[in-house]
Order: sequence, then C-alpha cells, then structure tokens
Amino acid sequence: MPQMRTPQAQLNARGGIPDATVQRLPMYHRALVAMAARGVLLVSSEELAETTAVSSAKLRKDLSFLGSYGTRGVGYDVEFLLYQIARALGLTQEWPVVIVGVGNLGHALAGYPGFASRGFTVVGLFDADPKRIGESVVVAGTELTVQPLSELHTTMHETRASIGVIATPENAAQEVCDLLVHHGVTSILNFAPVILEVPSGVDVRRVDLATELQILAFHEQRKAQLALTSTSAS
Amino acid sequence: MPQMRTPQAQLNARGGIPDATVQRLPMYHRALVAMAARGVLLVSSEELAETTAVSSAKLRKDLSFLGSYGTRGVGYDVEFLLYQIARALGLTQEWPVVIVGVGNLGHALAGYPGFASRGFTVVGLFDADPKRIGESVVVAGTELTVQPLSELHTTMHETRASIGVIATPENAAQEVCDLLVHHGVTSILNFAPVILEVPSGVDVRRVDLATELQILAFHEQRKAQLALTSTSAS
DNA sequence: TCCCATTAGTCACATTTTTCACATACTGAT
DNA sequence: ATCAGTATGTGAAAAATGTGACTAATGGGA
Repeated sequence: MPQMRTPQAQLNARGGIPDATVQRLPMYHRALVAMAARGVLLVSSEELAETTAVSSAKLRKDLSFLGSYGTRGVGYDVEFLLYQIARALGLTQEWPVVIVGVGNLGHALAGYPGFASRGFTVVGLFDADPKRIGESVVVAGTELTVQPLSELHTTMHETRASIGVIATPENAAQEVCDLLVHHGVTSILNFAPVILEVPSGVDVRRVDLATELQILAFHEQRKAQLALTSTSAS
Repeated sequence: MPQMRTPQAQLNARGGIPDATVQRLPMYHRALVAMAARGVLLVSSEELAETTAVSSAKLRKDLSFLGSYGTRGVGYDVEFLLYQIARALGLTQEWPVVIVGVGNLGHALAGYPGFASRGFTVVGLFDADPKRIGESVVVAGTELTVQPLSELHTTMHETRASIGVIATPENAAQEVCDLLVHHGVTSILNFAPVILEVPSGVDVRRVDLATELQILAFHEQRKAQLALTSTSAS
C-alpha cells in the first residue's frame, strides 16, 4: 500500500467529509424524514435538491462523500439514504444534552420537538437564578426540574453528556462554558452573543439572532440601493 | 499555461462585498461596540482579530472591502470603524420588524435586547392562536399587543416593515411566509424547520436549532472515532 | 530631521467549494 | 439480447475563500 502522496482529494484534507457538506446533511435528513412519513419510497437527486433548495449536482456530490448509495437510472431509496445520512451524522445513537439558562429561549429549546425526534435527549436543565430552580418543565413528555449549577456534576457523572447548550445572558456565558468543559462537555451550542474561549478539542457553534437580522439588513439595504440606481439609470 | 488575464477580482463578481465577509461583519460590529463601551479608542487588527476568533489577515482583508479606514502603524479608530461597519450593514437606519408566532421562541425574540440596540424595532407581534391574541408583551420598554394575522396589513401599511421573523410551528410557516411576502416583506428570518418557497428578490435566512445540534453531533462522533483509532494504533 | 518600530493594505498563492459535463450503470420494453 | 431512456457518480474547470508574506504609511523618539 503506497503512501498516498496527498491525493489532493476532493475529500477534505483531514480525510473526512467536507465541512460545507456536513452543514447541509441535516437539511437532507429532514427532507427525507418528511418524505418517508409521506410514504415516498424513491427519490431522485433532482427532487431532493429542489425540496432542499440546492443544485442537484451539489446534492449528488454531497451524497457521494457518504458512499455510493443511489442506483443509476433510478434514484435513492428513501429509507436507506435516510439511514446512511443519520449514521454519518451520528444520529443513530442517543445524545444526552444539558441546557443551561432556562429563560424564554431555554424554554423554547427544551420544548423543541425536533430534538427528541433526532436522537437528542435533554437530561438536565440548569439555571443560576434561585427563582427558577425547582421549576418543572415538560421536555418530550417527561418532566424535568430546573437545577442549580452546583448540581451539574451529578448529572454529568450520571449521563456522561458531551453536548451542552448555553442559553444564558451574555455575561454568564463564559463562566458557564468553563464549567461545562470542566465537567466533560466537548461540544457547545452557544446562543449568547459572545465568542467563547475553549480548550482545543472542544467544538463551539454560535447562533446569534441579531447577527442573522444584520445580515438580512445588509441585503435589504443592497436591494434598496439597487432599486435607486436602476431608476436613475437610463 | 493558464489564461493569465482574468482579473479575478477579489471583490465579489457582483461587485459587492463577499458573502463570507458580510457574515463576519456583525461579529466585528459587536466586538467594537463592547470596546467602545469600555472606552477603548484604538484597536489593532491583531487585537480585534483575537476577540472575534479570526486571523488578523482575514480581518484586514474583510475590512479592506469596506474601504481604507485604518491608519498604518497605528490601528483603527474604534468609533470610526464602528460607524463604517454599521453603515455597510445598514444599521444606521431603523428597521421595523414584525414577528409572527409568539410562543416561547417568539417571546424570546421579542425580548432580545440585541435587537433594539442595533436598529431593529419590533413593530408588530402576530399569532394565529386566538388564546394568545390580546396578550401584552414588553418589547424594548414599551408594550405591544399580540394581534391576529388579519391585522397584519394594517401594521404593514403603517410601518412599511420589510423584515419579518417567522417563529411559528412548522406547518404554518409557508402560509405565514406567503402572507408576509404578499404584504411587502422582502427579508425573512425563518425559525421553522422548513425550506420556504419565495419569489425571487426575497431573501430568507433559516435558523434551525436541530441542525446546529446535528452538526455538533457529527463532530462529536468524529472525535469519538478518532480516540478509538488512536488507542488501537501503535 | 531622520530613523525605527509598528501596523494597515495588498498581492500571490493555497485551499475549499461549486459547477459543469459526461461516462457509467441500471430498468424496462421490444 | 439489445436498445432507449434515465439518473447516479465523478473528474476537471471555475469560483470563492483563506493564508502568508511583503510593501508602504505613520508616529514617536533620538
């Protein structure tokens, strides 16, 4: 077996699935779940691409990174492709998740039906505010009690959760993050508008509501300017 | 010998600011706001890059698309750069925003302090559920009443809002979207896990909580596999 | 005044992502 | 069996994005 001199693979240099592809897989997954629920058995790249708003070429290339799971001249078996994507994403196992910060956003997250149905189980709700501790929240049919952060280590010890969600106010986020990492969390979904400092090996994804609006505002402004110049032009 | 010509502008083919840059501008903006609040007058690309977790070269390149607003050997004037970024993003004007769907997520959005402070004013809260209509929600200090969707046209007529936020359940999203577009909304922030169909000229940004978790799960799984192979390898 | 340390702006190159086009493989009908 | 029709998988080109190194200002101090 020759040393494979940097084959300049279309595969990510690190040997894995390209980042851009990974970011789209959940979309395909969701679309396929919907199709499977409707009883669709077979889907072409063209159809799936249309429902997920990507080009069919991109879709096929994305799927080809997972393997060769389609049939030429026919299309993809919905159930089979669904399973393969789920496996690639790691959705065939249960992921225990802890949520810190149980304000409006935390509640919304806890109650989000898309979690439970995709292998994510909320195993702990934590808050620093004494007024919120003890509150009962219904998560995926069962009741969970909001706990103080001092109880985090117990839950972490029992469930070995590796994913944490931060839905706290801005100023508490870094502290909470440190605590989570200290107790073994290695993936963090951060809703606080802060860049978290984490040791290498810990992944952070940030979702910032204001950022999204600002990007929209940019495009909105561009459209407005475009409209102006096109009317003033001959 | 490749076609040496092709000026291959580093500027986006469409003549504007590259997409990737636009997506980072809000981050710079936020970091600068924080610095300005702390009384910082001057910042180097190195410092700003560090607080926003990008490389300084990337930062300088990003900023260079806006213009030449730094001083060599010195750095960037915080207030001035802040203004320039705000202008580029369109944050120097007020953007009226309507929110449809006032569940937990809608509440969280309405109460999000980052909106008001960045030129976004929530001018309407709408919901289809009769039980929610009439409810008072405090948004940025003032009270807003949740209205039925039938009142959307009034608000749209009075405020000419061009940005809409969809925080409804999945099944209502497309219908609400159509309604918004029909009343003149041209930018939509969609929290429902659906790909919205919109006429060309309308921008949609989707934020999907489950998607973010799935991407984390993927990386988490990869880390787990890596740990396995590295222990089994020599 | 001149020199030096400093730091923005930019150029050329590397990497990643997207797009295009087509060879390949499969089904069903004749 | 063969052919026509269809739709996947993929290699190569093109576009977009990121990186490192260099150039050119700038301000402060000797």
